[in-house]
Amino acid sequence: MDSSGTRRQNTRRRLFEAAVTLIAEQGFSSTTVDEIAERAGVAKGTVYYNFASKTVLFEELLRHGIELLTDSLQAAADETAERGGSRVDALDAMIRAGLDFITRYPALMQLYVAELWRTNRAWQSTLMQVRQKAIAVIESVLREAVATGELSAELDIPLTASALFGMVLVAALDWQSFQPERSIDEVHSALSRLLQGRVSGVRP
Amino acid sequence: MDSSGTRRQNTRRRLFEAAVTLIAEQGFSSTTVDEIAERAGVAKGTVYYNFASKTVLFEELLRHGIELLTDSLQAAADETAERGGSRVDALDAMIRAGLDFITRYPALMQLYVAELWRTNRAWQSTLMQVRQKAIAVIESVLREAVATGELSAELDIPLTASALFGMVLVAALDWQSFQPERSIDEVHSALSRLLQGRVSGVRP
DNA sequence: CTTTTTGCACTGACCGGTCAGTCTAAGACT
DNA sequence: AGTCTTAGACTGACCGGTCAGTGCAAAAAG
Repeated sequence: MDSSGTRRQNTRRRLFEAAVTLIAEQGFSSTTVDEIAERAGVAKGTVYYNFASKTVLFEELLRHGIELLTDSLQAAADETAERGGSRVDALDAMIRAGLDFITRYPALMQLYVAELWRTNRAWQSTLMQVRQKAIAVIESVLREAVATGELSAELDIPLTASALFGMVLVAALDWQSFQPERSIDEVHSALSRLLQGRVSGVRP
Repeated sequence: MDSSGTRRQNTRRRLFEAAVTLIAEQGFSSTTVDEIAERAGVAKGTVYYNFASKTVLFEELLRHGIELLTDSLQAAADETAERGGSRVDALDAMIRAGLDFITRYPALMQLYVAELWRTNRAWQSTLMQVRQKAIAVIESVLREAVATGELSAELDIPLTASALFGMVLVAALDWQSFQPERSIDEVHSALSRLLQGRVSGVRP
């Protein structure tokens, strides 16, 4: 059977899964270690056997989770490039990838937004690194698009990247929370339209 | 400053001010009532004389705060209309108003984002009402713009409204936290450009 | 005189973290 | 084979501290 190495890995994974939903629902401080342990089906001591503290558990969770997002955005951009799509197509593909990601891991993104702009918290620097990695993927696509002349050279790359990220994030979270009856295609096309300026009355 | 209003109103205001920054920094659960009272320069008993509980204090704070935002967005839209501007101009003015608001009350918006998409929390319904009021202001401008033909009839109004709101919110919070050296005009014009589709290489 | 605020001691539930001990499977020794 | 040892993973009762909320008498404000 699975030897000790795998067993531990498995326990850690279950603790992550338990923690991410609980913390997304209730916030870090009002989620108790007992709750996390219970939902993961392990004893409280096991949490501390696997992680130095509640905070460390949370930090590792964040790091692991956002790595998944970054990889997924990067993959979307790369695939578009391989298919010979434009850089604007790549942005569109990344919007889609972002929406897919939030559909799969809603709790993770929920918790990310809830913590990102707080100050004086232990995991502040972890979050900043993590944010920078995600935004950097968007920025590099924007930069390429400006280089190839697809987008205006006037573009403020860092600001636009963070605005795009925010637009997708909030729209997706709102979609999940308040209009879950919409399809992902509806959300995607609303965002695409916004991005491509068709909002401003240019009829197709 | 003015000591307008009754004595009681004054202490309530000071409690709001103390609570909003503390909770934005630390979150609701890890902010103690003693801290709030101390920062407001008031005895702990006074907190409970004025508010039924910590939760109620927070709820009233949210309600009061977002009312300010809604009023400010509405005012921006109305002023544009009075000046005879288009509905797209009104959207632009609302973006500006949103940025101004976040500049003035960063903690409030910080805390709003942190709590909005949580579930199972006492103030969930308060937040939903509050969100609906703010989004409704944007939606009504979008609706008018569609009616006058300024914007495409294909526009998905609720989704676009929440995407716009999110775009401004996240861009502004990122601006404050990570790029405070930028001027409000830079942020504003980056967002305007995004909205008016000039991202896609179309020069004005 | 009424409303509001103060100061402060107190309670009881709750929670992060600890620790001595249990379980199990894989050797090691006889 | 049977018995003993070791190491890693896990357990849960327990401890010490924290904090929302209470109670109340006395002072301040209006």
